[in-house]
Amino acid sequence: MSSDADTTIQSDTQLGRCGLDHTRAERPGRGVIHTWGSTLIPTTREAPSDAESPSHILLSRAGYIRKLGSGIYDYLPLAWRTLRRISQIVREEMDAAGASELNLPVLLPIELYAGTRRDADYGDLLFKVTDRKGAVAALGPTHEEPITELVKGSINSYKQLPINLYQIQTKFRDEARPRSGLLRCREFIMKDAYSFHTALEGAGGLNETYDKMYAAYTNVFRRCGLDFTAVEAESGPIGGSASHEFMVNAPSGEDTILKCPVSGYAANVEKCEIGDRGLHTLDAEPTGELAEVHTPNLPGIDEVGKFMKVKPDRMLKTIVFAVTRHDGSRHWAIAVVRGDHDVNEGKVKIAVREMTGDANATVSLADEKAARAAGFAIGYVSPKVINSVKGTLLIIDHDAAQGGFWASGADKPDHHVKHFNWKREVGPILADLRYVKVGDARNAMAGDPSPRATGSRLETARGIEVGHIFKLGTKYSQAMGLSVLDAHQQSRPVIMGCYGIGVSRTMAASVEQNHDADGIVWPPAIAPYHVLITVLKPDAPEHREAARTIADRLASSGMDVLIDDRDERPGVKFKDADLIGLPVRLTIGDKALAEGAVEFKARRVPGKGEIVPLSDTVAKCRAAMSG
RNA sequence: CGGGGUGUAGCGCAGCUUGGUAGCGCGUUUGACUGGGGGUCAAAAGGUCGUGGGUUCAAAUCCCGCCACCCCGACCA
Repeated sequence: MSSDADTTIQSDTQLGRCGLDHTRAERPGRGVIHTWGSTLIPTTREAPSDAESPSHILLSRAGYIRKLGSGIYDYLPLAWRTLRRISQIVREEMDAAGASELNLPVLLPIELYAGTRRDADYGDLLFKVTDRKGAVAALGPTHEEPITELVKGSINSYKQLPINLYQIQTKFRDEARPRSGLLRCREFIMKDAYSFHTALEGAGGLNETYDKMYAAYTNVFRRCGLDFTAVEAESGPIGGSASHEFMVNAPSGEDTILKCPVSGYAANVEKCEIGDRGLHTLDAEPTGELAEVHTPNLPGIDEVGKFMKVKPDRMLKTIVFAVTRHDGSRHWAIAVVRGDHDVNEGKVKIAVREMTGDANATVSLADEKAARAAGFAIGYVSPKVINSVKGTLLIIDHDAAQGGFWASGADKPDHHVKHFNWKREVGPILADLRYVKVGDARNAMAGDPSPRATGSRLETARGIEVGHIFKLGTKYSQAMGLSVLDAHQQSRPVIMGCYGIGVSRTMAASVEQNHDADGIVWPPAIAPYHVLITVLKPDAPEHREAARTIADRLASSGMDVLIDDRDERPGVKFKDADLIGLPVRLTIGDKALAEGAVEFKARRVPGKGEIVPLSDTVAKCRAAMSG
């Protein structure tokens, strides 16, 4: 099949900087017809040795991506077509939700970050370049600063709000450890949107746009054909007050999410609340004499437990945090959880803020040296230390605020104690609500009581984060001086939201979720082509002609077609067909052709294909696209 | 950033211990046979052995520095 077989002229122009924008000069509703021989699909039998995750292996083997450096990948023609499809779906849903597309620079002068201090918050994660004059610029990881700067200079009145602006472009993050191919890259494609409001509630408020974005994201991932879960999330270092993550469900996912099967509540580990765990029994009687045990050179709670013959769920884990109040004053807080549980820093922060009444208090894991100097035997701390280090707050997780046998640190190096008793060891301060609080201080786990349905238990699942929406509040507008006059001529800081979708990650996540032993299985909506026509004898005129005729009909019907016109053995073509994963394969061979038919095979259906008359193939293919 | 590991042909690997003409499989090219699930035979092209230095008559191999990449952990809008 020669290249003049392409009857459709395709003019895809990459506009803008690293943007994905493109225009298609093809007839509306008509698909394209490309031939394998005239594009670049370098499939391989073996994957590069550094590829481990399914998406990395399959996208590499199937000729979609190629690694150029650590966390940097070429997008070959098939990948680019899929990325364009995902982008187009994103674009349509964003536009439908009232957002406007623009394109901001990737190269951002570091001075932009001066007000928000995010260069420090981001730290080494921010890619930096130095120009010939020695000026430093960041390669944009997200665009809160430049978009705020833009809006600040162009919007002055509440009448111009709300507005929601988005872009689709290449982003940069200097990841400490890029991994899993496209799932964690240093250079990746992302859609980021930012909305601006004068109010939280009501028409035109942030909440309204946030809900629209939630709906738009749901549409995007549903249209992409992905099985996903929207979970409640912590907003992280980006700041803000509320957020949801959209997770593609896949067992190979890096993130753990928790779901309540009864109420539908879903959240990530950092955020997930835990239901009622019953009354605490801090005043229970001792189980025995306090006994000190010498426990040298035991690095973790598991090792200590083994050595003392105590199970982790009977040990108290005490973690020291440094607290800085809004007025700059500093003190300590310790969080106590059961040995088999993990402390949740976000929950500790919430508890500290409640106890101090300081909504701006910051809480971070204590610096070891400073904590030791203050009197904490790091690694061997017990709750009773609050009596010796004055002013220390004590947050006890519900599951640790119980009577019975406990082992704990002994507040001196290399020693633990058995028969720790809350009332006896900590004393009267336990009842002082200014210093002691019993609450939720740990990560949720499978089997924990649901916070939304009595009697229901949380379940865990793995996911890949592909979308994240935040309520930012006024963090950036205040830091950068973005305000507008309201109807009463009062200057008001603008309230912001931001909304991201990892476009290249979505492609990889789809492969993680949709593949089998033979290769990729694309959802039709984001497959690079809809139909692969495998021509068994490309030299035979009648085979070529049949392929051409069917391809034309499919294209007229709006489907994109790839014709495998290579002079390869059938086995090679079938293997490659499975590998690249197009939803439908039509095989042109002698047997079927003699009956005026072709062989139809849906990629997702195992087994042999079926013989379909030429006249029915278009309808058959169309049906497969919606399945 | 801590720990471990790897750099030899487009891809996957051997050779290094014990220094002496750089090899294998896949892929690629040519020809013949073949033709419905990665074919057979024959011939061929393709590598400054990551890089800089050192030891040596001689270094892919031994020594030192550097760089790149991977894995585990820390970290992760």
